[in-house]
Amino acid sequence: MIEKTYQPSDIESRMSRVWEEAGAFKAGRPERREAEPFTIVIPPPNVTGSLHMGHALNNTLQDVLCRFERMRGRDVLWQPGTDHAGIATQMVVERQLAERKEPGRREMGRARFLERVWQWKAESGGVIVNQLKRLGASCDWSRERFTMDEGLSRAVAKVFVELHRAGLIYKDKRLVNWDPKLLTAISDLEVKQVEVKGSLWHLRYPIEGKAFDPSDSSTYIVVATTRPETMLGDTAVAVHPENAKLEYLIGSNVVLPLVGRIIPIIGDDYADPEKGTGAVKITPAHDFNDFDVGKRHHLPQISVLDREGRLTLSENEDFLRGLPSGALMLAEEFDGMDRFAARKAIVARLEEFGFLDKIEPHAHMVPHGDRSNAVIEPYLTDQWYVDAKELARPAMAAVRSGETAFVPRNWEKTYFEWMENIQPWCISRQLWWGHQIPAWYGPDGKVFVAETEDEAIGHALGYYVEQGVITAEQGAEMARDPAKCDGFITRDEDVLDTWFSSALWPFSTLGWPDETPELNRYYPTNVLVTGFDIIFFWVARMMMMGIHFMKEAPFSTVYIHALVRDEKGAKMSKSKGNVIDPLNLVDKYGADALRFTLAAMAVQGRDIKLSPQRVEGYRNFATKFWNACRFAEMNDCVVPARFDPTAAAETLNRWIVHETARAACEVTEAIESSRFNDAAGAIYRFVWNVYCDWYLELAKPVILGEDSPAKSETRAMVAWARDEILKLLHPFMPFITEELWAVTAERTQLLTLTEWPNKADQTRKRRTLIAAADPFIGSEPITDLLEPYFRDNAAEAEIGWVVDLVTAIRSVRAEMNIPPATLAPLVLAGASDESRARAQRWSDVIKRMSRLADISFADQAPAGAVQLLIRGEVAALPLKGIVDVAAQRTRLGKEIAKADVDIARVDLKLADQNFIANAPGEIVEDEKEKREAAVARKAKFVEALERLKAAE
RNA sequence: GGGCGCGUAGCUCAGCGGGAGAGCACUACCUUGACAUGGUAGGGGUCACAGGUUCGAUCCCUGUCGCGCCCA
Repeated sequence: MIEKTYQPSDIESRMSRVWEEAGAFKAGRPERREAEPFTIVIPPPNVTGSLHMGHALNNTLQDVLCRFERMRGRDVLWQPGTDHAGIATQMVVERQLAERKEPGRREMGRARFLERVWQWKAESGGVIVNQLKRLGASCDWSRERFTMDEGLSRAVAKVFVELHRAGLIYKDKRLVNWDPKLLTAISDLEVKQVEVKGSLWHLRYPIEGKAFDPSDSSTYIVVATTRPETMLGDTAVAVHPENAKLEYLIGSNVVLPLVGRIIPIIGDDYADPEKGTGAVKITPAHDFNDFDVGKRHHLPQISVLDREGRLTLSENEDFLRGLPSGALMLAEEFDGMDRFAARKAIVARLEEFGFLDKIEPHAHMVPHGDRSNAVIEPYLTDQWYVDAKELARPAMAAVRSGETAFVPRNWEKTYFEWMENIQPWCISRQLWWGHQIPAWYGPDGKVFVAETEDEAIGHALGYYVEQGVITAEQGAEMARDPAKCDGFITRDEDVLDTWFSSALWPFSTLGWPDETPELNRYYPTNVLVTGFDIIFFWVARMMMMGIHFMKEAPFSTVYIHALVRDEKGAKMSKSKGNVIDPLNLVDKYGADALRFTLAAMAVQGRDIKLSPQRVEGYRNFATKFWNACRFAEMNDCVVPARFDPTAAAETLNRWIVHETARAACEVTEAIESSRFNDAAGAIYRFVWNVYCDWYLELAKPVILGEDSPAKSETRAMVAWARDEILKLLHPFMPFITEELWAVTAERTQLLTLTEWPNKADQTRKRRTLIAAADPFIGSEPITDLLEPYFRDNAAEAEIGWVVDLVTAIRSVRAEMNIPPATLAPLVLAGASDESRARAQRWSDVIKRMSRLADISFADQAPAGAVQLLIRGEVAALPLKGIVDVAAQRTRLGKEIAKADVDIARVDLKLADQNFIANAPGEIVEDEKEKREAAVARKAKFVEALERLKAAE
C-alpha cells in the first residue's frame, strides 16, 4: 500500500538499510562477473569535514552516474573513503585537549598524542560518511578506505622510497610558506591572499663612500617596501638595468641602515621602474621574488626571523657575518622581538636617523594561512620536495593525447597552465598526524630512505662499516641485536603532506602495492567528478602519481562541475554566514528533492546559485508522482506477466509507449553526455506534463468505466509506464523510486539493480555503442533519437488532436469568462471523417476535460457560436446569450490580426531577392508553408467573423 | 596586469544562425472521484550596449559597459 502522503524522511531512513542488506552497491557481484566494470573513486573528503553543498553536488552527480551504469548492467565500483587531513585533524584534537583542560600535544608526546587522534577518529571522525549515506550515495561502503590505513600507508612509503631512488624526491633548502602559528610549512594552495590596507615605506639607503645627508638626495638611494622589518636581512638593492635615472648606480654599494652591512646595487629586470621609487631592496630569505633574484646574483640569504616569526639576531651567524661591532648592540636590542612589533621599532629607529623618506598608504595582498589565519611568512628551511616538473610532463601528455579528457573541455587550459608553471612540491609538514617521512639520519646526518626502519638500519650499518665509522664486528652485532641500534639512527620527525597520500588514492584504494584482482579489474577508473577549485589538489597530483606508478592515467574523464553559490551568487563560506546546510534541506524536503535540484541545475560551465524554493519545487514534483502512483494503485493497475507494451491495441496506450520511449532516449542520451540538467528536465517534463497531465487524464474514462479489453490494457499500461518512470527517475531520486518500486508490485529484485529501459527492438548499432564502454569519451552521437525505439506517429497525431482541442476549449472558456459550471455543447463544423471518428472515440474524455455537455456535428457553426480553429477545422461552442458577441468579435479580430502579422513577416522575407537566392531551399519552403498556413488560418477566422456578424 | 566565464521574463536559469523557453514568483478562476505539496487559464522580455559578418544575429566576430572567479 502506498501511504496517503509522501514523507521523504520515513522512506529515506529505511531505504539505506535495504540497499545495505542486499549488498546492492558491492562491486564484483557474482552475476556481473562478465560485465564491464565502471569505476569512480570518490574525491576523498576530509575526515574532519561535514557535508557542505559542494559535496552534495559532487556526490549527487557521481551517484547519478553510478546508479545509471549499475542499471545498465555494469559492475560498478564507487570507491568511498576519507583523507586524514593532517593540519585540520591535528588542530581539532589539540582544540579538544585544550577545551578539556588536558595536557597539550607537546606535553603528552608524539605517541600518546597520536593515540588520541586515532581515538578521536574512532569516535567522531568521518561524520561525513554518514551524511553521504543520507544523501543516498551508492558507494561500495564495504570497501571504505582511509588514507592512514595500513595498506595505504604502505603505498605511501613505497612511493616515497621509489621516487627518492629515482631522484624525484629530494631534500632542499628553499623558501616555503611558513605558518608561524601552526609552526609548519603549508602548500601554496592552503594560502589565501587577503587584501590589506598597509603602507609603502620609502627608505633611504646611504651610498657607500658618500657622507649620508638626509637633505642631499645624491647621498642615498630610496627603496620602497611593504615590509620594512625584513631590511635587516637585505643583501642587495635592485634597479632595472634600463632605468635611466638610477642605472648609473649599478655596481656601487650601499650601507644598510642600522646594520652597517655593505650590500651591492644590482641591475635586475625584477625592479619595476614604474613602481615605487624604481629601486627595491632584496631580501632573499624573506620574499619569493627576492629569493629568485638572489639566486640569479649569487646573493647571500640572511634569515632574520625564527619559526615563530620573532627576530633572531644575536646568535645568528648569517646576520652577524662581517658586521661592524656596533651592529651587535642593535642585534641584542631587537633580538626576540615579534615581527609586528619589530616593524614599528625598526621604522621608528630609521626615522630617528633620517633614513625614513616617507610613508604612503598602500593596499596590497598579504598571504594568510587558510586554517590558522596567521600571516604567512616566506621562510627559509630544509624540506622534502617532489620534482613536480618531471612528473607533470607525462601528466600533461596524457591530456594532450586524449588518454584523459576534461569535460567541459576548456578546463584543460587551466590544467596546462598550472602544470606548465608547476614548482617543486614541498611535501614535508612539521606535524605529527600523518605519514611520518620514511627517512632516517645517521650520527653524521647522512640520510637513509627506506620503507621500514629495519631496512634503514641495514643500509646505515652497511654504510658506516664501509666508511670505517664502525667495525664490521660492531655492525654485525648491531644487526643481530636491535637494542644496540637504539639511537643509532633517528627518524625524520616530519610527516608528509596529506595530498601526497591522496594522490595515490585511485590505486592505493585498490590494494596497490599488492597486485590485487581489484587493481587489475578496476584501474584505471572511468571518471573523476570534481569541482574546478580542486583541479590542482586532486586531479594534477593523481595524474602524476597514477601515470608514474601504474603507467596509465588514473581516469579517462575528468568531469568538472560548478561551484555552488548562495542565492546572490556569492561563494558560500562560514565567515560570510551564507552557507546553506544541505542536511537542513534534506530534513525539510528530502534527499531526493535536493539531489534532483542539484542535478537539474548542474549545467556545464556555469555556477549554481541555489535557492531553497527550487528544492521545494522538486519536492512537489516528487509528491505529484507519488500521487499518480497512488491513483494507479487505487485502480488496480498492475503489469501482467509477459506484457508487451509494443503490442498494445489502444491508440492512447500506443501513444504513451511512444512517449515513454522518447523520454527514455532523452534521459539516457543526456546522462551519457554528462548533461545532467537536460536529463533531469526530460524526466520532469515527461512525468508531469505527459504522464500525469495527459496520459492519466485521458485514461481515466476507460479505467473508471466498465470492464473491457481496453480497460485491462490501459490499466496494465498505466502500471508499465509508471515502472519505466521509476527506472528513469531512480538515478536522480533513488529513495522514493525504490520505495514505490517495492510497494507497487511483487518484485524479483531491487529497483537499483533492475535493467535500465532499453527497448526490445533496440538496434544492434546501439547495443554496440553502449557496450563500447565509456559514455564520456565522445562516442558517435545518436542522431535519430527515436529510430531504435518504438514509435507510433498515428497515435501521436490522434492524441495531439485531442490535446489541442481540449486546450483550445479551455483557453477560450477562460478568455470568454464562461463559468466552469456551464457545460457547453460542442459542435464540430464541417469535420473530416477522421476528426469525426476521433471525436467519437474521445468523446468522454473531451467532455470531461473541457466541461462539455455533448458533442455534435454540423456543416456550419451555429449562428452566434464561439468559434475555434483546431488543426484547420472549426469547433464551435453555441453559447449565444451567454457570451458577449462583442467580446467574440474582438477575439476573432485579434486572431486575424495575428495571422496578418505572420503573413506580413513572411512576405517581407519572400519578397527579398537576396533571401530567395541565398537561403537554403528548405528554409524557403518552410517559409512558404508558414505563409500558406497563416493564410488558411486567417481565412477561417474571417469566415467565422462573417458568420458571427450574420447572426446578429 | 594575465586567464576563464557571465549579462535572456520580477527571481533562478535553459536555448544559441531562420517565428523568444522552463521552474519559481505574480494575476484570475476552480474544495472535478491521485494530488491545494494540486488543477485550468493568463500577464510579463528593443535576449546589457555599439559596431561588423550574413539574405537573415539573442545566437558568430570586434569593441564598450557591468558582474563573478582563478592566477600574478
